[in-house]
Amino acid sequence: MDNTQDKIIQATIEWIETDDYKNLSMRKLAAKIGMTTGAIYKYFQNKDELFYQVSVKLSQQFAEQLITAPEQSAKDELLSIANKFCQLSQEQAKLINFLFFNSSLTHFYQNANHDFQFYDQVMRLVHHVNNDGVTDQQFFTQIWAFIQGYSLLIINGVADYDPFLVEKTLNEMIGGNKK
Amino acid sequence: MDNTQDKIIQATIEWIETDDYKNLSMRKLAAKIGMTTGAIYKYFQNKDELFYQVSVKLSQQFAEQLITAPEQSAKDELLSIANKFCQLSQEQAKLINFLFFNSSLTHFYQNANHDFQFYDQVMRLVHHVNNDGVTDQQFFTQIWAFIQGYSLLIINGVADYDPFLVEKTLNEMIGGNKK
DNA sequence: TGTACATCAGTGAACGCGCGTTCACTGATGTAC
DNA sequence: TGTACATCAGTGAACGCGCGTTCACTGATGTAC
Repeated sequence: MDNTQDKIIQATIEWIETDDYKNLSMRKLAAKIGMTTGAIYKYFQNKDELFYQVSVKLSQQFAEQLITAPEQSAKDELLSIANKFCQLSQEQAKLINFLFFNSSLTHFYQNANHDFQFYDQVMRLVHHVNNDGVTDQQFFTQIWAFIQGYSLLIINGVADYDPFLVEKTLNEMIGGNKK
Repeated sequence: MDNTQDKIIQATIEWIETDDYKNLSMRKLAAKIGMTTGAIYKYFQNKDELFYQVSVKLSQQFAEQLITAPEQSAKDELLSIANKFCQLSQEQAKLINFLFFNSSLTHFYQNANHDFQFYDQVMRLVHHVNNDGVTDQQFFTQIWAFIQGYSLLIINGVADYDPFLVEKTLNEMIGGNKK
């Protein structure tokens, strides 16, 4: 239907994939599409709203890539999600950086339940895997901290994605939890 | 000796402690000190250099707080550092955010050996604690990812600092490593 | 004790820049009669 | 088939803003004679 709106969002995503999202101005974006700045404001109230819409769109695509068929055990599923997250941090560093470490991070957590379905998914798996000793929230924090921190190291080029390390860590956390 | 230079650095630190460092302009900084912008440029070539000097200063203070007397075992020392790091993430969120997650992050890692002594310290402890199964670098990445990720959750107010969680995680990682 | 001069920390106005956002407008397209 | 009009996506110049940085200058202080 509204093709231009999609075109603007798509162009923003393409920019974010290759350049730093911080360098993207409305003028540059308009030029990339072959439009003028005024046109963008016909479709988005302001820059923040555009970026928010882009976040929602990206998080949908993101969730689609992460959430697999639930034929496996909860533990395997959790491991699979963690691995894909880290792998994407390597392959799509700029994009993950925007989605998880941009300025609207707080916003992300506040709206996690509404806009970012995969947060829920991870929480559910955590609940299944967690056996005793800690609350679900603690266990979630523990796992999420590692994944997020590892992702950050990968994004910044300090570490490379290593499936072995992810598996080892999750095994230790889950195993330790089961003792 | 050069009191003004210190005053500028100190004022910058005070700003960072309370406000977001991204909102600090040379004008605001000058006004805070009761000077004009030109004066600052008598002491620092540009804003980047000022921020770098501030990083160095902060990382020194930071290292002093983290590195304790090495009477304890390497494992206890590592645990102590991890705990203090996370505690500081709670108490001095803005400051830690600046020091570890600002735009010169890459710079930080590149210069870790020269300017940020505590990186070395952690690496040394990791070497002592690591027994088998993984390389020191892998083990370091594993621990560092968790600490950094947990710190980020604390800074963003998503999680609270919980010493139990830090100890549990490190025990699992070290324990798993020793099997 | 008094005068001339050098030094140099700090001034403050100005430069040019890129930004987000606005708004009177244009001109192509579709509809009504 | 032709004319009048409404709609509305997109234009592009302009607004005001805050930024990093520069530089000719001021004026207090210390030194030389």
